[in-house]
Amino acid sequence: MSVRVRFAPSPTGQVHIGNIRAAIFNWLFARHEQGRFLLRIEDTDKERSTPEAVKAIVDALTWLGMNWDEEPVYQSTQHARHREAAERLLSAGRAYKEDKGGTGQGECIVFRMPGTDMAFHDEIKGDLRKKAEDMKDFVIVRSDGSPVFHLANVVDDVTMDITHIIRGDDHVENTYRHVALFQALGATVPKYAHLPMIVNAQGKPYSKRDGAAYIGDFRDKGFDPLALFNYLALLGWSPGDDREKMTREEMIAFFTLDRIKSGPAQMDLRKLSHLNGLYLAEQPMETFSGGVRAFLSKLDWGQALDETLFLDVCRLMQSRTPLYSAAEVWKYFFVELPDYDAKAVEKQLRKDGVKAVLTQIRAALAATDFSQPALLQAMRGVEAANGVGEGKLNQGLRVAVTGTTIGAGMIETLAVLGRERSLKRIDHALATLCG
RNA sequence: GCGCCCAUCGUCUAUCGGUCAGGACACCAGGUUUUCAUCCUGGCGAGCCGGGUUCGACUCCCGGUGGGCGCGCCA
Repeated sequence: MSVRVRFAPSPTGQVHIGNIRAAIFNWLFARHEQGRFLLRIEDTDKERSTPEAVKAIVDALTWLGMNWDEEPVYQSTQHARHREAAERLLSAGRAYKEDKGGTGQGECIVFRMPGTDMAFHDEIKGDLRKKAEDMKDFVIVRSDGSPVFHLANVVDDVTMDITHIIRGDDHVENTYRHVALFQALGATVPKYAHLPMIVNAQGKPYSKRDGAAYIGDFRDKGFDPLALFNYLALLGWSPGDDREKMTREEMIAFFTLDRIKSGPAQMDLRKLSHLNGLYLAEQPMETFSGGVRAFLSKLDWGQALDETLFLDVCRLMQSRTPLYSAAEVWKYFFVELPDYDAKAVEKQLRKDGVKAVLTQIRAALAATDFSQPALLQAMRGVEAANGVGEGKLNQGLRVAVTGTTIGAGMIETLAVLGRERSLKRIDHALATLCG
């Protein structure tokens, strides 16, 4: 029988990074096995389920490039099947009615556990077992007639012919209940694979308090979906050799359940950023500039940028941009005068002698056509005249022209900035910033 | 409390009894037009502890410690 797996989120808010990772593993497994990847929306909780949340799930999967192979199943449309299953269990004596008092009122339906020790094989954790006395009967239908998660989940997996259930570690204990339910329903028990959790620095489940936790956060921060997908795939799984940056095809080719680790993994935003930078650096200019533009358009100075200048800046900065959002420091290319960093000004421009040298630089640059070779030659001339090493004068000039001590190569930056703005900024620095 | 699970550099990981325990991020040093947010080179850095099994354990077994999860008419 061919592989059929599913991603079954409940649409109650934003899509958590841990859930998306489960989706990625399911998707990768389905593609590797040439099976089917299905989507099921577990919207039985009427109070908390929203259409917006469904859209967020669909958007997240689409953004990350994960397609599903059949029409999504909405759990809320499966009530008849849930009820029917409960009735069958009742008449087979595998479930009974009881008024447990407490929250609900009236009788609910309770599933009777087998009363024997149980065991199942987990594709990641190996053989797992539990003693009969550690497993209690549990409610499958509430007194108001609505099915509880366990029943709905299992019945839907049966009707969808799911062969492998790949889900979070937090479900291992539920698995005994689910296995018992599959058996009582006369269905084939699927194979299970429980993924280790993504945790924070304290070892607790990773949450919004630990930084970006929803996939929308990553999109907003300027991450590339291919990079995020790659990074998440590496959390708990590895291809077996040293490769990390992989194409989708490589990941699919190497993905097997036995290569998934069983211990929890901690999210490392710095490593993700680095990987993201690698992806951005190799993007076609159209993709890169498009990503940056989408981000900059949210900033007050980033809306109606000169297209030629914008593309020049993109070419200059692409290789050193780890995130689209890092382009916020490009501001000095596009505004009248840069924001001058106080510490940089203090260190580079206030010192004795800077004014005189900067005046020489201004004159030398002004005499060129602002082509890179000419700019370089001009700087070399000033350096020689002052008896200082090559590049030694760059930082003062950089602060005068960009307001900061970091950026791309000085000569390239001057060329992109152009004659008019470069000279104007040097004049401004000479008049108001130098000591 | 009871049950289950997990445990290699700070972090993500490789290793499936014999390796100088490898790679990546981060960090440090040097280089790249004395910028770094790119890139290159080098460096620092790990088998939780205690017992076994074995000629030989990170790897297998037992115990401990630490951490996580579960024990709902939540999902």
